[in-house]
Amino acid sequence: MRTKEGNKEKDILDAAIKIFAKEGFHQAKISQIAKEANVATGSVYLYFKNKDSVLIKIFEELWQKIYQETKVITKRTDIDPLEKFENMLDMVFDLFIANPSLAVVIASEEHYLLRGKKGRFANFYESFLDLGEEILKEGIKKKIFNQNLDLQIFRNFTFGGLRHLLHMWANSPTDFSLTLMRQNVKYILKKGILSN
Amino acid sequence: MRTKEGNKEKDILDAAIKIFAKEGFHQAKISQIAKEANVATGSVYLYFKNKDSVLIKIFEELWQKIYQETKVITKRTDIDPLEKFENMLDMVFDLFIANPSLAVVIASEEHYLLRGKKGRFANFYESFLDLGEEILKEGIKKKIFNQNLDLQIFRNFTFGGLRHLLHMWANSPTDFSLTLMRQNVKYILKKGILSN
DNA sequence: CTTATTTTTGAACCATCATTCATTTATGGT
DNA sequence: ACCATAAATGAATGATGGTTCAAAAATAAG
Repeated sequence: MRTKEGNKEKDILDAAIKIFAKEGFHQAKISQIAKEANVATGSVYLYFKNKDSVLIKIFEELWQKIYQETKVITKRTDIDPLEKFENMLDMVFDLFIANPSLAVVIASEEHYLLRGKKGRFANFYESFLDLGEEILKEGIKKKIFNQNLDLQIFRNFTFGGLRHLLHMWANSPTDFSLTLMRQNVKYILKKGILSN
Repeated sequence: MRTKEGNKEKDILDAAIKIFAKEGFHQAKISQIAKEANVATGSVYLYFKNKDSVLIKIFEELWQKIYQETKVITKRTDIDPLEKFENMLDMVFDLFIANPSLAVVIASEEHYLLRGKKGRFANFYESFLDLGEEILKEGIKKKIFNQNLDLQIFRNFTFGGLRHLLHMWANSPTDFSLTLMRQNVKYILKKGILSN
């Protein structure tokens, strides 16, 4: 018998994030990822069905994490909807700050994944969006947020804006101060959703 | 001698926009585009150097158009910066509304093009962003817009948000009323940038 | 140490298109 | 009509890179 050494699946995923970020999914080569992960090309196929499913796994793990953390925030009763909303933004920011390459991959390849309905990942993603919507609804109910806000539109606009900013930042961290970015986004959005 | 009949270059570009939107750039096949354009596969290479340059041409033409229209708006002296800003938003909205497939292509493939610096298209794109920035600067100077606004951040956030919304809309026009979308975006942004 | 079993390897395979080019077709001038 | 030239064709070519798999290596059990 022989047992698996180390955590090759994680090594491959980490390498894939790095390479996908640098080359883009379609330009990235499996052999390149394998090299970065210090495994043989064929080994990738011991852990993943094919190239697509490597990307899908990256998305799944991220959105699951975001979803779970958002769930905790949503349930809190000690803070108001605005604070929940800010916490959520902070959480997402922090996550991508901790892993810029991941930010690039998510920002760049989401379209491809959503297009092909390859997205079992879509479960957590949709759930996360729903939680965000819940927070906004609560705020509207409590008259903290603007009554005319269309939730679908707001959430999509915000999401797209954030994604693009993170992508810019991840590609040239020096051009943007993330702190300033966070401040500005919060400011723009708050002034846009507050009723007074 | 023989002269070119019709406008095959335009036929190919239109077909490409349609196919790129439906399949995504990397999945789209030249033969498929040729078929859609009613030309032979090889004919595509009479008008374009390669697959990439078809995509680049699509971007070039769009951003040139947007840039030129923005330039007209910028120069006007009869309206204030806020109105200029709104006009600019309207213009971009109108353009994509008139051609949803184009919206999808732009939204989906921009990352790919920007990554590879394949972007001679970037000239008009950058110029457009600069014009937008000019409008904002003017508004800040005239104390119509918030003094603490970071232009880079604001423009990137707005751009990303709009792009994502248009992409959603282009993929399922029935889920979103564009009119409502336009209203909401203007509202969110205005409340975010107005100083009072 | 030997054997059985599982993991790992990486070179070879092969499907997929982008691209080419020899051939055909159309046009305009004479 | 005929020729010269340019435009158009689409089957053949060739490169690329995802995927496979026979062989090798590592480990545990006896």
